[in-house]
Amino acid sequence: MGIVIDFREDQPRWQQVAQVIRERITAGTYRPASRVPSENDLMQEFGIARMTAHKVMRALREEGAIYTVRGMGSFVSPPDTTAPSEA
Amino acid sequence: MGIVIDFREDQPRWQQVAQVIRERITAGTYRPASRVPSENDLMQEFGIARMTAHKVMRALREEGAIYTVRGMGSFVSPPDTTAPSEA
DNA sequence: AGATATTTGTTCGTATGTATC
DNA sequence: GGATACATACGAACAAATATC
Repeated sequence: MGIVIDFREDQPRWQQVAQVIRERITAGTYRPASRVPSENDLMQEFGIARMTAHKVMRALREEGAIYTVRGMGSFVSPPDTTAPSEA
Repeated sequence: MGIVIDFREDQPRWQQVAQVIRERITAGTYRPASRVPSENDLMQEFGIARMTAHKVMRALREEGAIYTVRGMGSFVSPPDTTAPSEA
């Protein structure tokens, strides 16, 4: 149960976990509109406290990677439609 | 968002913030049994760290100005009923 | 309708480490 | 060495929204 991450000491845990989630979104492991792990999930998988997990999600939310609905969970944000990528 | 206090250097920040809160209680800005700003509020309003905000509240609590309930917040203490003010 | 479980939001309590004065 | 101040991190408790039974 849970990766046993040996956290580096030169960077906060919440940043390291956020980076892992970020990469999973980029890699497509977590797809748009699908749910990402709950704070409880992160606690178990990474062996961190809930407030630390909360901080991870807040960071990802503030950078627009996910959106959150209380009582439901967090979800991968849809692709950016404001950018002129598809003409 | 937040007063921009230019903290004096001759006195600890936590004491200066405590004094501000103290004065607001005296002035009636914060009334008995009503909630005073959370530690998070103080962080934002005064631009201080949470541990510093915590120190502020602890000082006010120890002098009886407020009481605290974990998970709820801190509240202005009721008027002192032990003193023989109203006969 | 009611109870329960899950999930996020928010609050305080505490400890540790680092840096500065 | 002690006091101040910051960030990090864990724990605990209360609250609200959602979903399910």
